[in-house]
Amino acid sequence: MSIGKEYKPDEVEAYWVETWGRAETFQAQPDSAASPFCMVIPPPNVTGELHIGHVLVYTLHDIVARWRRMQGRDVLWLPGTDHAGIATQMVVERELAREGRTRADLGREAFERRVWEWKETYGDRINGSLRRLGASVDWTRERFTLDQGLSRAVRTVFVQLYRDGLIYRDRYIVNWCPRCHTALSDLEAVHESESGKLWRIRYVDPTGSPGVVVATTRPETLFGDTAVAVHPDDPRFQAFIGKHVRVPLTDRTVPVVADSFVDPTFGTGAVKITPAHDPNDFHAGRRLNLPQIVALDSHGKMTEAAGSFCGQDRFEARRQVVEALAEAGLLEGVQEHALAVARCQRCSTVVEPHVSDQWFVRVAPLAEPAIQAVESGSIRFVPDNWAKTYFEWMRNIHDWCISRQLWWGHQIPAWHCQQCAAIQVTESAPSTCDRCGGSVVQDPDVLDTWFSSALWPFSTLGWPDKSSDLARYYPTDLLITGHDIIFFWVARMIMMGLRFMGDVPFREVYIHGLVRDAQGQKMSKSKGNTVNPAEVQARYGTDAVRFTMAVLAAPGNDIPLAPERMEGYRAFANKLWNASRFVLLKASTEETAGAVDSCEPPFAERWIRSRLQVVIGEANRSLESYRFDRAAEALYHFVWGEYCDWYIEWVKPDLAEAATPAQRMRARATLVEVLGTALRLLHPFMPFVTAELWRLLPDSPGDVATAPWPTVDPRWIDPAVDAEAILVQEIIAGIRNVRAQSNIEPGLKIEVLLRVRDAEQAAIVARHVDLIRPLARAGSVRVITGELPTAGVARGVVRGVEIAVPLAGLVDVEAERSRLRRDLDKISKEIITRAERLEDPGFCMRAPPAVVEKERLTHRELAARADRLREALSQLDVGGAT
RNA sequence: GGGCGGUUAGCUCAGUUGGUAGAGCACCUGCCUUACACGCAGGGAGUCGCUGGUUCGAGUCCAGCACCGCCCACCA
Repeated sequence: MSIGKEYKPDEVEAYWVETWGRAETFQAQPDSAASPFCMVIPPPNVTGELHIGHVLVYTLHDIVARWRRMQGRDVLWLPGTDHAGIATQMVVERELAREGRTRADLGREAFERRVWEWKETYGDRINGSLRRLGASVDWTRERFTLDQGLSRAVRTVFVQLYRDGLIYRDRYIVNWCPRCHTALSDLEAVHESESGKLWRIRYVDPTGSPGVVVATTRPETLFGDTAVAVHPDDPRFQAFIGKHVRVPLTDRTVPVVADSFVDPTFGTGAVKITPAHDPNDFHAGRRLNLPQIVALDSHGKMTEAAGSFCGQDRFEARRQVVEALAEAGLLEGVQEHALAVARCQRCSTVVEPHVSDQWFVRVAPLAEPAIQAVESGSIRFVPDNWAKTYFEWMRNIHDWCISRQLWWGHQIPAWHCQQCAAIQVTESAPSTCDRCGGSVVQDPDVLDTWFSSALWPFSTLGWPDKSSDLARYYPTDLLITGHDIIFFWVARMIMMGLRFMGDVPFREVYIHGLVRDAQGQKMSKSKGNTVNPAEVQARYGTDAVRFTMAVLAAPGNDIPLAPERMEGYRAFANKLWNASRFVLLKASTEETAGAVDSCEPPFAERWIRSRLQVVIGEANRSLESYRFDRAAEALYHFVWGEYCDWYIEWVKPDLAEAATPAQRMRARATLVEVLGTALRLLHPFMPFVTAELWRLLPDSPGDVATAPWPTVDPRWIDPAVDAEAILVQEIIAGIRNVRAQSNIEPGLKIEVLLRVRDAEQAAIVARHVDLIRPLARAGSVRVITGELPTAGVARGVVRGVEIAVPLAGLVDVEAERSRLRRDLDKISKEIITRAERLEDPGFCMRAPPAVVEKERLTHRELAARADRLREALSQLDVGGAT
C-alpha cells in the first residue's frame, strides 16, 4: 500500500464512480427484512445540464441515503428525469432555428422524433453528472416522465379526474405567451414590477355631452372594448349609467355600466371593459353579459377589429393609438404608473391575457385534503415555516390550466368528433364517436409538464399497477426540494397522492435554500456569476464541494457559495487524508503483541473515545433533524480540532521506540478504530475520500458505503475526562501563548512553573505532565505551591492556573511589561463589572444563590490575580532597571 | 394590497431552556517541529439595526420603528 502526501480526488473519484456504478451496492432490496427508506429524486430536465443547485439537492439526498443505508435501512433512492415540456421544446426549436427551420417545417411527428433524438443524445449527460457526484441512486429503477409506464399513469389520472368532474374544458381567459404560442398556468406567468403609463382617454357621448374619461394602461385594447364601467354609487357618473359612449377611433358605441368592482378612487373612476383582453374585464363581461371583441390575435398582433392598426404588434400599436388619440383630441392626460407585468417564465415575453379553449383542473376539492394533511402533521415541512407559505397558497388556489399548445409532452387523452364535436375522454383512442359514430381526432394539446411531475412519487413505483414496489415504498419518507417549486410541484404531488393513493406522497419535506454567489447574489447566466459543477468538482474535489454544500445548508438560509469555502474543505479532505496516512504508516508494522486488552486505557485514549461518542451523538441528532450543517461542522471539528490537533499529538510518544510494545499496540488500535469510526461518520458527506481510506485500513473491511453506521457507546462517555482534558489543553495553549508573546525561540526547551488554584488542579497537572511537556516544548513542568517568582519570568494565566517561565536574560522586558499591563487592564474591567453586580442588592436577593456565590468567588479570584500582576509589574520595573 | 424572512467580527453565518458573545474564511506575527505549508503555533478584531418595556440580569422574551430581501395578488 502506498499513500501519497496529497489527496488526489480525480483518481480516487474515477475509481469509485466506476466501482459504485457497476456494483449493485445501491439497488433497493425489496425482499430484505430491513425497513424501507425511500426518496424519489426531483427529476432534472432530461436535456439539461446539472447546475450547482442540483449539486446541492442531490448532495443532501445522498447524505440522507447513505446515512440511512449505513443504518441498515433498505434504501431506495429512485432516479429519473423530466421531459420538461416547454423548456425542452424551446431548446430543440432553437437548434432547428440554427438550421434555418421551424417546428412547423418538420411537422408534429418529425419534430417529436427530433426531440426524442435529443433526449437519447443528451439524456445521459445528466446521469453521468449524477454519478460523478457520487449519488447513490438505484439505477435499475430509473424513470422518465414520458416513458410508457408514466404516460399510462398520466392518462389514467386524467381520465379519472375528468370522470369525477375535476377536469373540465372551458373557453376562458388565460395567460398566453405570444412567442411560445401556448397557454400558461398562473405560476408560469411571472409578475415583475415595471414602470408604465396610465393614460386618460375621453369616450365622448354621441348625443353631445362631454362623455366619460377612462384611465387605462393598455390603450391599444380599446378596439376590444364593449363597455365602460363605473362604481354604482359614484355620484360623478350617475347621469351616464345606462347611456352609451363612443369608443375612440371607432364608430362603435358601448354602454356605461355600473359594477362594484370598480374602484372609484383609482384613475378617473371610470374603466373601459375589454372582456377579451383583461382577466378582470373578462369576469365583468361574464357577469354583465357583455360581448367579446378580439382585438389582439394569438401572436400579439392587432386584428381587423383594430381597423387601420390591423397587423401591428401590440407595443407598436400602443404607441400609434396614443398618437392617434392625441391627434383626435381625446387624450386627456398621461401619468407614470407602476404596474406588475406578467412575463413568460421561459422566454420572458410579456404574457397576454387570451381567450381560448383550454383544459383545467378544478383544484379546490383536491386542495382541501392536501391542506388537512399538513395541518394534521401527516406531512411535516422542515423548516416548518414553509407550511405557512403552503397554506397561504393552497387556501387561495385557482383552477389550474393544464393544456399547452405544444408538441412535446403527454398529448391529452381526449378525442373530438369531427362531425358532432362531442368529446370523449378515454385512456386509449376510440375508433369512432360514441354519440354519432363519426370519426374522431385526438385533442392536439399536451399537458403541463407539472401534471406528470405531480404523479412522480407513485407513477415511478409502478402505479396504476398494484406493484410490490408501490406497496413497499409508498408513501416515500422524505422529499428534498427548493422553495421555488413548493407550488409547482410539492403541493400538486400532495393533492394527487392523496387523491389516487389515498395517502400522502411523503412524510417529510425538507426545503433547502437557493445557491447564491459569494456576495449573496442570485446566480444567473446573464450576471455571469454561475458556478459550473464539473469545474469546481475538478478544482476542489467532489467531496469538498459536497461538504461545502452540507455545511452551508443551514435551514431557512440560502447558500452563499464562496470559492474560499470549497478551498477550505478541500484542505479538510487533505487533512483527513494525511491523518489517515499517519495512522496507516504507524499501523502497518510487523510488530504484534497480545497484551493490549490487559493494560488500562491511557488518558488520551479515554478522552478521544469520549469525544468520539459525543460527536456520534451529535451527528445522529443533527441528521435526524436534517441539520446537515451542524453534523458536518461537528465532524469537521472532531477530526481536525480534536483527533488531529490533540489526540495524534498526544499519542505520538506511545508509538515511539521508548514506549512498551503494549503501549504501541494500544495506541495503534485506538488510532485505527477512531479513524475508522470518523470515516464512517463522514462517509455520507465525503463519500469518495472516505471510501478510499476505508479501503486502505488494515484488514480492509469492505465498502464503507455498506459499513454499519456508528452508534454511541455510553461506556466511553466521561465528562470528567473531557473537563480534565480541556484544562490540560488550555494550560498548553497558555504556555504557548507565553512563548509567543515573549518572543521565545520556537525550538528552545523551557522550564515551566505553574501555580494552581487548588489541590484538584494540582492533581490534574501532576497526572498529565507528560501530555503538557511535549506540546508546550517544555523541558520541565513543575507545580509550585508558594508564590511564583516575579522577576525574570514571562508569565500568563489560564483558568486560574498561573504560568511562569523563568528565562533570565531572555525575557523581552518591554514585551512582557506591555503584556502584563494589557492583562491587568482586562482583569480590572472585569473586576469592576462584577463588583457592581455584587453591590446591587437586587442581584444578591433575586438571583439564584448559586449564581451569586459563583460571582463572588470569581470576583475574589480576579482581585487576587490582579494583585499578583501588579506585583509582577513592579518587580519587572526593578528587574528591568538593573 | 396580503404573507414570510432577515439585520451579531472585514465577509458568510452559528448562537439550544435569558446568566461574562462563537465558528469558518480573511487579516497580522512566528515556524518547512520526523502525517499534512491544502500545514503548525500565537494574535488582533463586535454599542449583537434603532427605541422603549419585562427582569437582579436581554443577542436571547414583549411592543414600536427603520432598513434589506423573498413570495403571492384579476386595482384598470
